[in-house]
Amino acid sequence: MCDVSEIAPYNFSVIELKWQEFWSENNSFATDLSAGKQKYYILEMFMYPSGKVHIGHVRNYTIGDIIARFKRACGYAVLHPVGWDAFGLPAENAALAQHAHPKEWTYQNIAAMKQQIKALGFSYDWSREFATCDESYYAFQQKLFLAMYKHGLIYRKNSEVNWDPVDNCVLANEQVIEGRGWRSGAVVEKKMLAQWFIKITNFREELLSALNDLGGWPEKVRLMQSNWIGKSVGCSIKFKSTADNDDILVFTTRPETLFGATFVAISPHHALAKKLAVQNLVIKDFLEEVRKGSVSEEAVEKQEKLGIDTGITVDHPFLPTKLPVYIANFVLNEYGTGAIFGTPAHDERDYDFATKYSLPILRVVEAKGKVVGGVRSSSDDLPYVSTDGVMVNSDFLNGRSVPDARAAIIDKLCAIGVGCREEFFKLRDWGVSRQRYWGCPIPMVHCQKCGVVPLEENDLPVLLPEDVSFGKTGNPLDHHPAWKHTKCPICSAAALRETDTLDTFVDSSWYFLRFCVNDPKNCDLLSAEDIRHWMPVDQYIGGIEHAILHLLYARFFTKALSACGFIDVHEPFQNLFTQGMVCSVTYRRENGEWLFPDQVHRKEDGSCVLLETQEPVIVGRLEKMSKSKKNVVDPDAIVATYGADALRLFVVSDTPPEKDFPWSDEGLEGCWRFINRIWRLFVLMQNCGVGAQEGGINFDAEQLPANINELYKNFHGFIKKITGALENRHMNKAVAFGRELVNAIYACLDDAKNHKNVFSVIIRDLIRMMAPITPHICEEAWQMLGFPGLVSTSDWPAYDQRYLTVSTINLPVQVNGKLRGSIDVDVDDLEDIVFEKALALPSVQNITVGKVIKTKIFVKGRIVNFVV
RNA sequence: GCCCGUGUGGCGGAAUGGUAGACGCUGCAGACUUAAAAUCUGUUGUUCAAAUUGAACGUGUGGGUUCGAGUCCCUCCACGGGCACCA
Repeated sequence: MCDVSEIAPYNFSVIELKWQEFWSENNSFATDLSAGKQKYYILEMFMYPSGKVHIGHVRNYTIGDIIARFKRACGYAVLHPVGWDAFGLPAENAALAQHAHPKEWTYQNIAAMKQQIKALGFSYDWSREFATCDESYYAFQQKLFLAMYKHGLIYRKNSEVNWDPVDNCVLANEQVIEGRGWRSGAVVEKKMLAQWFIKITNFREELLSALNDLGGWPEKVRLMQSNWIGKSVGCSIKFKSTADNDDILVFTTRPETLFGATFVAISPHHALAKKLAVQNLVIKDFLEEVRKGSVSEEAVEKQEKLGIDTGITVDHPFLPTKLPVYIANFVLNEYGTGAIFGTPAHDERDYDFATKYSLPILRVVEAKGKVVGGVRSSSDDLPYVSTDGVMVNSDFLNGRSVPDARAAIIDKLCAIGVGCREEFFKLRDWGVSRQRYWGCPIPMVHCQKCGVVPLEENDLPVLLPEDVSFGKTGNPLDHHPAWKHTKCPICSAAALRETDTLDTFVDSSWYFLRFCVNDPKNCDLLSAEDIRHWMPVDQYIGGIEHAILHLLYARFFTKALSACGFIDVHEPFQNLFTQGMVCSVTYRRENGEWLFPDQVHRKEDGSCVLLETQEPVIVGRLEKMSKSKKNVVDPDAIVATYGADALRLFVVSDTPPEKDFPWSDEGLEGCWRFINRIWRLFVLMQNCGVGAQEGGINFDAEQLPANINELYKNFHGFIKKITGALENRHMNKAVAFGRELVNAIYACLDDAKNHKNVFSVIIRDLIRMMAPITPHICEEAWQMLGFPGLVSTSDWPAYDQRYLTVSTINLPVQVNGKLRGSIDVDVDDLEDIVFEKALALPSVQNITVGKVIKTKIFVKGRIVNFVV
């Protein structure tokens, strides 16, 4: 046995590079197309080529790679591809700032990031790599677009759009977060523009109901999507106008409160409001004022309720009452029918409005148990919005429960032809036009004579021109002198190309299908056979921030492309895993300026000061790493100092992968120590002759001395535990168990020489089990100890159930449910023997002596409990 | 406001209703060393104690179910996330 201190430290830089090159040259992770194996498609959300890999990527892709390597070892045919979500605004911004062409900038970034990714040793099939800005990719996307157009899933309309004044660009509803652009953060404005829309709403019912079958998705994400689709079931009711033919159709989810209606309100964008404004200057002024106020989404949210009485009245369907009609700023035109009936007693908004304009408030739902002799003076629980109650003041509904009354009144309204059951959704069609250069051109033409005309398939692809100039506001494609001039596919007259490009979320809505293509050069771009073979993605991994946007669009696209006959898949992602963010502490000056960690000095008492000036520093909570908060770490620097394995190990250690990961330099150091610890172990083992043995590894497990026998049994237990942990994606536990196993081996180190065969098995399988997490060092050790082939392509170890069964155990003994000691017993010992032993414990006797034991509980293998 | 999630040592976190704190980080002590680093060993929930053998307390709060609760049920609190004038 040589001295540990004589072992040179692990030379990761040479060894990691060696294996990365080996894997690459030998195509070690090419997709396994052999028949007879079960397929496993694992995909991490692909990367935007910003130019630099950040630590969040590293965590995401490490989690994915561990699963890919684990599944491969378990005998699955794994598809683990990599690609680039490469269109988008930053490329154009860079073009402006650095005078680089977006294309050049993007491909350079991809090249740079590829280097970084390769240095981390991920087991990708690089042969399937592509970028969404590759001509072959977006050309096919144009085909898909035309097919969807022919299926009536795409249309153009004038619409009020979310306009980002900083990016000079339209945003989808999903891209507006708290009234601000998701990328620029600018307050979003409203603007009218002719836009291309994709009819995602055609699939709203399916998108909603299919969520129930997505058992492999986090409940949270399903719920968020469900809320976003926002189905409400209710009833539309026609209110007859007392004057003209200006009947008003309202939508409500609470039709049973109809007898409490005291007014009707319509949206300022309602057709009737616009009609009235023509004749009535006061109304016109009001509408203008309201519109001014609603420039930004943000303002709308904080707005005070405003309304104007139109002078029109409508008939109550069941009562002789006439209800005034208001135009009110809180009524949304895009939802329901753009009109409501106001029930102030049972709706907060209606209550505010009625209070402000002194409209009557009429209670029709009484909380249960509050109706005493019909007398009631207090109205302090108004507005009463709960549906838990009894109907009052409501004619034929009186005395019924809310659900009862609802069914009854819908029946009645339908019967008399005034209303009908109806459903409304929050989900809107997806606006995909972007007034930008660096995106997929929309394959449409505007002809003076024929109108908007789709291109023929053989006119495709519409390629982006490269000679564009940036700098002018607006769309560079529009400024291009020649590009947009073309001929109409129908009449051949001069016509103009559509200069809008597609939202980049379109690009990422089908890329997972493109990865399935086994031989993109020789076959149609979406071979039905390949898709059928690989889809759906068995495990998709990405950030929770895509819970709505990307994941909803991708689900929709899959359904839409199925409807168009391209594929036959209904949900793209069988299992979804959303990993947490990598976070780190933040430091700020009192004036709010962010500080780098190395500008800050932590004093003995724990408080922090700025090194330069000694002024106090505010230590913030852990926040997602971001450049602006100055709390980022650079993956390259870490790989250079500690190696890829240490980093991979660290990002899955300790914290469960779905939770936010608190970065700490000490933790990273700890992982580096562990890497060296196993390296020393491997070297020591090699020195002891452990490894592949001539004539195979043979030993009689029955003949081992007690401590080695113990180690060998534990070893089987660890195989079981580590396998289970990885199957359930509990990488943190797999790492912990791996460390325990290493500790257990170290404890028996002196016996290695005399039990080469046992240790060979244990070390061999330790290497196999560590390999998904720290592949480079394991590959090196595998080779060093003479095992055949690559550990990366070797099988996952199996445990032997025989070694997991134990004959004696240490059984806890409780008195009154409180632990008092433990006894060593035979697993099969009978109750009486166990009780006898347990009662003999002094700590038990101290309590039980002189007392009557009321109950004795014995759960085999678990517990003894005496109740006195 | 509505919906969802989470609360366990100094920290990240373990724990099929059955010995709470595995594993790691930090800290402390020791060995080796001229010294340091590295490495190795021990120790590290709190309080009390005759301090070597012990006891009490302890998983956000208060209650409940159970022989037994971090785990199941109810209440409240705190934090995080999503939605938000959606009728």
